[in-house]
Amino acid sequence: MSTPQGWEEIRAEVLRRISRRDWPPGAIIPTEEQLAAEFGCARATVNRALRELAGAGVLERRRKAGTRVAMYPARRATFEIPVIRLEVEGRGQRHSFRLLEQAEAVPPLAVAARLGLAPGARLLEVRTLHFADGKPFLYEDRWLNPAVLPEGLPPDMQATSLNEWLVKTVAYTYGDIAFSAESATPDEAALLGVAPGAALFVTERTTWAGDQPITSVRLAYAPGYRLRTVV
Amino acid sequence: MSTPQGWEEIRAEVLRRISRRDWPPGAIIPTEEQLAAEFGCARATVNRALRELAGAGVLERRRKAGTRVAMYPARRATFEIPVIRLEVEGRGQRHSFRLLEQAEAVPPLAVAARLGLAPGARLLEVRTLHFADGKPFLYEDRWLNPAVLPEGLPPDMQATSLNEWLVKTVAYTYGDIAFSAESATPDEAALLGVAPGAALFVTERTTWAGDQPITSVRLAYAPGYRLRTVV
DNA sequence: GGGGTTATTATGTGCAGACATAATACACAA
DNA sequence: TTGTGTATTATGTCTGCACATAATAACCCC
Repeated sequence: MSTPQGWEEIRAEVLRRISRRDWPPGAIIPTEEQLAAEFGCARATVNRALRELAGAGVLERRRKAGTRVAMYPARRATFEIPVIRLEVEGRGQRHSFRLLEQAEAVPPLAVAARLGLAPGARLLEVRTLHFADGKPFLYEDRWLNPAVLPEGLPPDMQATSLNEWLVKTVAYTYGDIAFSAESATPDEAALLGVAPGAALFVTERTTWAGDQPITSVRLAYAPGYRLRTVV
Repeated sequence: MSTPQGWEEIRAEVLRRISRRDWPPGAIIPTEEQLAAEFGCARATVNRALRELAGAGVLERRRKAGTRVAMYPARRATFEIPVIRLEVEGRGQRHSFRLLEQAEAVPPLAVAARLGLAPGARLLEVRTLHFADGKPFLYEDRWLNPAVLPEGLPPDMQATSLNEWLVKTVAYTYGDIAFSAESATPDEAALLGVAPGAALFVTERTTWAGDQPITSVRLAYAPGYRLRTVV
């Protein structure tokens, strides 16, 4: 490459210099202005490239102090939070689900705490079993804040999964996610058709719209599930 | 809010209109030019805000076609890929590790395939057990391409974990990651001090520098581990 | 020499204008 | 009707400039 053109090529060139250890971890790299002069482009173009790399965790930038290679240039990876139906269909399988329970109840303390609600507040619990090609795929246990449902639940809970309806109806502005591995309880094992104690991939998500809690959900995937992404 | 100022406020305002369903999923939103006129700012500022939202999966943009709210505005979440020592210390615990094995060998077919190497190519296998406050934390099984180690392995494998040394020495340009839950094999159970069959959180990473494979590693975390992030 | 104020500096963001690019819509011809 | 070429349009990116902001460095005064 002669001189990089466009912010993507500049990003690639900077990354190359880092992996060649021209700029080792911790080193300060030239200022935007210097790089712009070297590459023969505007400072804004260099800024765009360096900003992306800082967002990926490769660089650390501070005003006045300059830009340095991160001491541990570990990258940030991103993954999608899919709608369950699309996740199943994306594997080339047919999605279906069965509504197990739908009832108003007082949630466990952990759920109330995660949502920032007073203990004893009543929520709506919806438990659903999802299938891929008719075989159990994941068990969804969802606690829902009724206050965010002005028109109540969707008209036809048998046709559209709550998961999908929520995503399209109540956009959230903030959420947290945790992944873990758990041993299947006897109940979960029976639902998913596996041996008790089997290793299940579990994701727990809690979402808010502004400062109002929407829902806290626990998804337990049948064994064999893998969450993939690239860096 | 009167009129948003700065790209972050514009991003917030657009997100607000989406969650208020002024712009429901699938709807086309005004062009950058129209929004710039409405907000009284330059098109570049609107572009920055909309680009960020597209990166988060909330909007979908296509030239000429315009910008629309994603049909399933499921967000993209990002998480860090930490150095193991920092991950342990970040929990307020003391990190240590024990080198279990370090030997040249022919890797299993799955590993060779992941790295894109001919079956039968010899790699370096390094197995390490990491501890948090002296208790087993995770079991690391790493296959390493010797070709990327011009000066060989780090001088004292007992002092710096290979994980950390690699991150600081061989920057990668591409990688893929998979998370899953697996039942502990008898060997893993013994190493981690848990019952055989316990649910382990497993991450598998493979990384390349350019088109040259660097390493493929499998990390099996002791029960209780949670990978967290926010959206 | 120490402490607080001021100047300097690199990044962060903004603006207006320009051209590139991709994808659509339309007109026209076979 | 069907296919093809062309005009249109919204986004993608770049330039050059400006000012804001944060953090460091320098200075001055006591």
